[in-house]
Order: sequence, then C-alpha cells, then structure tokens
Amino acid sequence: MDEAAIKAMIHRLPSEQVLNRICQTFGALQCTTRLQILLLLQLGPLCVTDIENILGQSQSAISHSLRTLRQLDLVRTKREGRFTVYHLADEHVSVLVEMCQKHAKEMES
Amino acid sequence: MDEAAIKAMIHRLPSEQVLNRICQTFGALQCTTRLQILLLLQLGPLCVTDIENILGQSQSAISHSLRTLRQLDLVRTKREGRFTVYHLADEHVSVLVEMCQKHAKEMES
DNA sequence: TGAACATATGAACAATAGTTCATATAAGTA
DNA sequence: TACTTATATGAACTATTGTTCATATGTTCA
Repeated sequence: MDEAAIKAMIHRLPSEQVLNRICQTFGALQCTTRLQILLLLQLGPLCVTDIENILGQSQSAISHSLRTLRQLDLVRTKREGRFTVYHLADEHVSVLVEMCQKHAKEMES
Repeated sequence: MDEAAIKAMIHRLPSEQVLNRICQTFGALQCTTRLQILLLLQLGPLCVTDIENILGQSQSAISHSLRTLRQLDLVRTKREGRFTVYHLADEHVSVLVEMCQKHAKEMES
C-alpha cells in the first residue's frame, strides 16, 4: 500500500471529535450496570430507587452510573414530586438499546 | 413499585453471561484506536503494517489493539506470506461497524 | 544460514474508570 | 420547623485499561 493509498484511507475515517463522541458512548455501555440501566429504561421510565432495587446496588453506585449516562445525554430526567424519573434520551439511544436487547436474546439461546 | 414488579423486571434482563459478553464488546469499541481499526477493516482486509501507517501508531500499540479485538472474536486473521491480514470476523460485526459508520457520517454534518 | 522484514507478547508504568463512604441538597410530611 | 425520604456529589481508594519498551517468533530472500 503506497503513501497515496494510505492518505486516502485516513480521509475515510471520521473526525477526531466524532470518533471521541462515539467511543465515549460505547464506553458507557462497557459497564454492565449502565447497560442494564439502559435496558430497563427501554421498558419504560423508572425512578432511581426502583433501579436500585431491581439491580440490587447501592444508592451511590446507581446515582454515579446515572450521572455518567446523563452527561453523555443517553438518559434524561423529569422531576415528579420527590422522585427523579429517568428515561432514554431519544430515538437514537432507543434503537441502540433495542439492538442490544435483540442481540442478547439471540445469544441467550 | 412493589416486590413482585421488581422481580418481574429482574427477569426481563439478560443473563450475567450474555451481559458480560456484550459489555466486553462495547469495551473494545470504547477506544478510538480499536474503533478506527474496525472502521478500516470494514472497507476491506488490511495487514498490520498498513494499519500502523494509516493510524500513525506504533507497531506495539496496534498489535495489542488487534489482540484485544481478536480475543473478542471481532476480527480474524489470515496469513499471506509474511503478512498477517486482518478482517472483520462476521456479519454481526460488520453490521455493528456499519451502524457506527452511518452514525458518524450523520454527526459529521 | 544469516539478514531483514512482519508481527506478537510480557512486563512495567501511566492513565482511566468504578466503588465506597461521608455528606449535601431538595421535596414532601407530620 | 423538624423529620423522613429521594437523590446527587466529592474525595479517597481500588481495579481496570492503555501505552511503551524490550524482546521473541516466524517468514522471506540473498
């Protein structure tokens, strides 16, 4: 492969910015807790305490996980009285999570 | 949400085994080098030296990245003379990478 | 066989990410 | 207003991951 071909390949790759953003998103899904949270939220919105109870993890651990997801705009919140209800951020996220869901189901058998 | 509802939710989640496998895969994509490698290989098979040149990274770094991808069976190899040619492992991987590609393109604008 | 090229690997170190503990904030309720 | 419940956050610690350096392995070619 000559130098011209190499340069051509470089230009076919996404910009650093876009690359980082995508990798950060994957990074968030690399942790089972966070992936589970997204899978749960795909079934419907949940408040923090529910997530804690379902996943059997400490308040702090869940809250930190949620923060990570929030900061990446994978989930969003809505105050409802004294509860903070979490939901998936948008269709893009929903599609991604659904893909995981399907893949998981396939692997399960 | 009562205890029964919580138990019901737990059962809708994938098994730990499947969960781990999926998260490991995402973990591999969390690193820009490895994501770039997959994006490159989606365009066609490449030998290690080409990947090094395109990404401008050290032999060792690329080789370690490739090992990670290989161990997760995201890429496979084929010896061709003194070169080791890498390619995406299967259709599943290809679909996933293509999704990234499309998403990247969308974000680029 | 020896030299050059292509690739892999282990170990050490550096950087990142996850977890826990203590504490803070905020809303509802008595 | 004080108390309880719900959630968030910072700091310290631990674990995981990535990178580099040195070296090993395997292939071709003279």
